[in-house]
Amino acid sequence: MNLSKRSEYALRALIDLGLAAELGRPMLQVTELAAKEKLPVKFLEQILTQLRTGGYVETKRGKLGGYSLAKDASRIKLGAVIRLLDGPLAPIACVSQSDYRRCTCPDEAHCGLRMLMLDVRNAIARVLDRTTLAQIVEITMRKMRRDKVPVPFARQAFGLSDLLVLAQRKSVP
Amino acid sequence: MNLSKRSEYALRALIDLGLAAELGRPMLQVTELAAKEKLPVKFLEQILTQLRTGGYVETKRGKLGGYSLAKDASRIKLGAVIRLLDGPLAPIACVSQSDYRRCTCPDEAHCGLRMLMLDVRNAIARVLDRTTLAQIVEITMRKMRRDKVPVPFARQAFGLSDLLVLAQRKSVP
DNA sequence: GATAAGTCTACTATTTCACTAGAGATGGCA
DNA sequence: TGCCATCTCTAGTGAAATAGTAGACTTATC
Repeated sequence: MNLSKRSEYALRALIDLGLAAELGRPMLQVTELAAKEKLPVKFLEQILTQLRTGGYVETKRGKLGGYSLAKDASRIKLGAVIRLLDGPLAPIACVSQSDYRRCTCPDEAHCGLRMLMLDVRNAIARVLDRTTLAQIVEITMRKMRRDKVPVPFARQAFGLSDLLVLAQRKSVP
Repeated sequence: MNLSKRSEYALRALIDLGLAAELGRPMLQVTELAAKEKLPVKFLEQILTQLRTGGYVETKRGKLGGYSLAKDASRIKLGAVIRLLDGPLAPIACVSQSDYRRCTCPDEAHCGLRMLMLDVRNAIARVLDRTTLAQIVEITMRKMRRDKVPVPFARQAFGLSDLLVLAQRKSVP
């Protein structure tokens, strides 16, 4: 019932991206993400590229480039992200909704294992297909603020450029 | 989020053993189990040995030997079986109840990924730690009878020895 | 055009998985 | 007692997945 490192890192990166976006820093570089989460840079790059092809992040190349969320965090379902990277959520293929495969048992309709695993699959999917990146980001920020923990990617001081960014964000919600 | 073949075969074998016991055949041989589920015999043997050391099945060696459930099916929790064979149910180690390990994130209390995966772990455990082998066996049998599907391990005809077995089972419930 | 970013493709070490093989122990029965 | 069917223990193995590394290439900014 393992989540791969691939998916784990992908989710961490997305959460960071969401957090940063909330705090007025919509774009982050791989090196920043890798440093924050202590992940191998090149591996994370691969994962981010995969997230791009999946439509979850956008990239800007060249100097001042980086990664940002390609769509609103409230429209990113975590289950879909895991499916993209790890394949089906289902513990066995014969109860997968997204990638069903027949198993070896002679009679699926009367297979006890299948009934059980269908319950498990549904339990997993109920969590992962309902919670959005936005929810995770919001809960994380709330907890950090409540516990007075320094929020990552937040700028210490505000300069003119920050104010301009904030103004823009407000005018285009 | 995969269930290993090991666990899959273990659960199939336990379900068969439970089914057979319900039908008055408390003991089955590896070859029978392997034939019914079309599993490799030697691999299944290893798994059954593991189930024995875990206290789920009992064995009898020699001629007329075989495997039987070591305790009442209603006392066998499927989650515990999977933990024995595959390790923790949790998708990542830092949310495991049975085998917790710290992960790389600097602050677990404010880790969004962890909150999410804790929900997933709990969803999985809620299913697997609550349902017993007896429940699966019962549902399977009910469905088979309802749909008039021949129940496995049921004897075609009754002879004297069968009646004696049934009589014994009734007198010692 | 130098530099700093992401992109693409290939490679690789390690581990896990799903078995296979075979000698050994044990129990029932003739 | 000896035979044979059964479980047991230990070792080995091929394939696949996992978790990266490496490096040449493209693109954008200054």
